[in-house]
This record gives sequence, C-alpha cells and structure tokens, in this order.
Amino acid sequence: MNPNQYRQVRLEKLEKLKALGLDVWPRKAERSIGIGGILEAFGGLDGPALEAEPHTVSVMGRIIAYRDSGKTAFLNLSEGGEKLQIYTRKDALSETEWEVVRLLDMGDFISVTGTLMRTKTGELTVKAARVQFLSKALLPLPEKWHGLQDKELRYRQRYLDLVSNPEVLHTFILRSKILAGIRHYMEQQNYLEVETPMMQPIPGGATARPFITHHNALDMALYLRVAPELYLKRLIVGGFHKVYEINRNFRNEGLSVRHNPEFTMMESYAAGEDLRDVMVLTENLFSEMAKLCGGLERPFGENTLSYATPFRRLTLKDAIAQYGAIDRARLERSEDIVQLAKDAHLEDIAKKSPGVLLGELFEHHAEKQLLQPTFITDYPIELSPLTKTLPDNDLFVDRFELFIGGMELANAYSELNDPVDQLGRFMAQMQEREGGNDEAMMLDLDFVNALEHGFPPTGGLGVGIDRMVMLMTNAASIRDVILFPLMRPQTARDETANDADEPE
RNA sequence: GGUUCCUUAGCUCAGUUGGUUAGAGCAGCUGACUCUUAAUCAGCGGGUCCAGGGUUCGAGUCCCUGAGGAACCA
Repeated sequence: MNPNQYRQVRLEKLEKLKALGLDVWPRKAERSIGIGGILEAFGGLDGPALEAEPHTVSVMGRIIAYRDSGKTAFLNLSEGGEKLQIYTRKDALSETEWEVVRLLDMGDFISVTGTLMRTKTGELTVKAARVQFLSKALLPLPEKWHGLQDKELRYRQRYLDLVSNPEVLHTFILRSKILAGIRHYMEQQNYLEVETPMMQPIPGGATARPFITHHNALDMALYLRVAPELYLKRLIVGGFHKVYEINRNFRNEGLSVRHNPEFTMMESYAAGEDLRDVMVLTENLFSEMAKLCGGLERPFGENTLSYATPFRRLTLKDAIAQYGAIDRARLERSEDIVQLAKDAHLEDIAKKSPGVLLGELFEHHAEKQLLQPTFITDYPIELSPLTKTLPDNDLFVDRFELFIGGMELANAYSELNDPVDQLGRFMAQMQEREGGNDEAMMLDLDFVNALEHGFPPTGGLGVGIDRMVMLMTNAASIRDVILFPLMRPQTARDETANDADEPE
C-alpha cells in the first residue's frame, strides 16, 4: 500500500461525498464551542445532570480514532491537543449524514452538532444529531498508538509530529505560554518591548561568525545579526529607560543538542542599574517561569533543578578551582595557567592570553557540572569587550553568565559606557581579527559615536529562550523546542551542487 | 573535523551462523456487529530491505564508497 494508493482510495470517497450533494470543501465550520471549552465547562457534570438539562453544542476537530460497530460509530475528535468522543447512530442522523459518517477516514475534519451525554463507562460524549463534513485527508496519519517516532521525519514533517504526538503539541503550547509569561514579567518591571534591525551593516554585540547576505538596490553587504546589543544600547543613549527585545539571532556555527543556527534571545537594558540589579531581575525571571510551568522544583534529565531564589554566585576562578580540584592560587599566575591549559589539552595555547585560557579552563572543568542555577562572575576582560571592569581589578569585568543544567542560559554586564575605553577594546578586537580570529568583533564607529553623546550606567542582560524552554519542558535537545529546526535538505546533493565552491 | 550507531510496507517494529517465496501490529480494502475505548471477529491486498559497487553457488544479513539521521568527543 503506497501513498498513491491511499490517495486514490480517499479521492474516490471524496467523489462519493460530492455525489451526495455536499460541498466537500466548505468555507466555514459550524462551531459553538471548542473542545477545550467543552471539557472546561461540562467536564464536571455527570450523566444524570446532563440528561436533566440537555446542552447542545457544535464542535469541530480532526478525526483521530474511528470505532465502527454496524449501525453506530464512535469517533474521537482532536482540536488544540484536546480530544472529545462523538457518538453517531444511524437512527439519529439523516440518511445522507449516515452515509457521510461511513465515508469518513482518520485525519478528516468534521463538525458535529448534538447533545452532551455520558456513555456507560462515563466518558463525556457528543451524541450527533447533525454532521458537517469539513475536509478530507488524502494521506494517512502515522501509527495511532506509537505516533511518529523517526526523529528525522518528526523534524522534517513537524505537522505530522504535532498531529500524532500530543506531548509535542503541549511542549510548543508551553513555549508560547513561557514567551507570554516573559513579556508579562518584563512589562511588570516597566520594560518596553522594542524591535531593532535583524539585518545589520556591521554585525556586533557578540563574538560569533555571522551569516552574510546582499542587498541588491543598495549593492551592499548585510549581515544577519548575531545580537541586538549595540542597537538596544543606542536606545538607552536616546533616552529609553528600560527596553527589551525578544527575537532571533543568527550565528554561523555548527548544530548540536544545544545549538541551532537561528535561536531566540531576549535582551534587556536598564539605565542606572548595574550587574547586581540584573542578577535579581534574572533569577526572578527564571523562578517566575518555573512557577508558571508547575513549580520551583523542575525535573531536567536525571536531575531535579530548584529555581528558588537567590541563585548561587561563584566567581569564574573559584568555579575552576572547585570543579577542577585546582589550587586557587595557581589561577593568579600566568605560567601556572599555561600549565593547567596544557594539562587540559587545550589547543593553540601559545597564541592565547591568560584570560582567554581561564575562560577555556572554565568550560573544560566546570560548565557541564553546573546543574543547579549558578551565576558565574568576574570574567577576563579579553572575553568581554563591551563590559565595565571591576572597581578593583582592570583585568576582569563586571559580568555574569547564568548556568543551569550544564548550559549557559544568560549573559549580563555592567555595560561599558566610557567611549574612549570602548574604542580601545574595539581596536584590540580588530587586532584579534587580523590575527585570524573570525569571531572577533568588528569596529562599529557609529556605536562609539553614540556613546560619546553620553550613555548612562546601564545593566544589560541576554537570555537564551530556547534553552530556557528546554529546561522548563525537560527537553534533551534544542530541536525539541524549535518548531522547524534547521535540517540538511533531503534532495540529492548533485541537484543542489551550485554550492560546490564552498570550502568544507 | 573525529568515533560509534541507525536506515526493512504509509507508520511502529521483528528478521537466527550468509540459505527456500522477507514477517507482525497499526493503517487500508471486503464482510459482520445500535455504548465503543489501541473496539472485536472473518477474509484480502500492500516491499527500490537508503543508494551504488564488491565478496559469494547464494546478501536484508559480510566488505567498500556515498546520502540522510542520532549520540559522544574536539
């Protein structure tokens, strides 16, 4: 039975439905209430209560189960991840409608009008008095018990994944609720949502390789943004007090269970604030979202994570010392740091400064072990070209990254607002770039110019929304929380071989 | 980039040491059944075993190359 044979059989049924005089592709469904609404409004009523005071409803949905027993048939309709049983019997329908019921397939959409009842097993059911045919599915649904299991098909044909795996639909419904929850929380904190360019002439705000594209009319290169940071800061210069943006960033990097080339980030900036204020904002955001999703204790893989505030604070060096079982004093001496880097088999050690090596030692020894929410603070200045230095140490900056479940979830600074210092940091990045580091930042002179017009002390934050949703929904892969994750095209490579000049 | 694993019917999966005509369930088709719950019962149809090459008397199974996917490492 190949897909064409299924189509053929169902096309024939469609012709039979037309022959009954039906509009088989009607424009609108008869519907007085949704399935969710029925469950909410009548889910508490028992059989006698429904009989005493009959409720007539019109519902629509996709047929996800069909149990036919002669002159009756039970159907399950699905809408928005909720399902409802329909009871049809020959003697309760017109001859035409009974014919329609017999020509239905799983996957079809119908609307049913009838009264609510309880079956003998107690299930809430609509007893059909009228049936409206809405749409024919020409192709079969995946297996009804196991759903669609093949991961490749689930990502490539997400619509089938959503239809046949209800928990997937619920994950994405929860994602929407988290997004709404974040906006609600930020609004409560008096932040304004803004939108800044996603196509930028100079990509800035993060050390990452950008995607490049071309604008024909202006004949100029444009980059998909790696971060909105430099534009949001311009808004603080312009007089916005507190702003945030939730949108996509694009980074031309590999794919993994934690990385998708386009991912959703929330960035926020608050004038007059510093890193301590941003920490409070951040931990409250996470704990509020955990509450929204069921409670402060959330399962993640093998662990239970607690979002009770305050979150733990740990300096970068302390984290390396603690998780790497390394004498803390050695992290103060450059030659010891180099030796530790060798011990950890880091690459290109000779080319890297002690600060860069500290960052890599942290990733090597500590990152994956930071399961419970932890703020890591006091980053080396080389890793943080947009951040104010610590008051008592100009080699380290006032920055935190938040780690949960072994992943980086957030990144925040006391923003550098000294334009002269900022220009110097850009120059250092330019040197990095010339040295072959294509992740180093590009010089954005207009941004420096904006700072020269006066930029108040500001606390800034970036939160990885996909990873936050992973935590809240206990998803093992970022692909399980992105509706359409990037996949290599399935078409044969020789059909799309015009990218053959791309060096691999 | 490296290592390991996966790809068999529309879907979910079996397939023994390399040996006859590749199996099951769901889905589908025909029939029975007026309260079913993965409905049940009887019968029927459905395969580019990911692709290409090789070894062999014989390959879904072994080897090589490629494609796509998954996990781990860097």
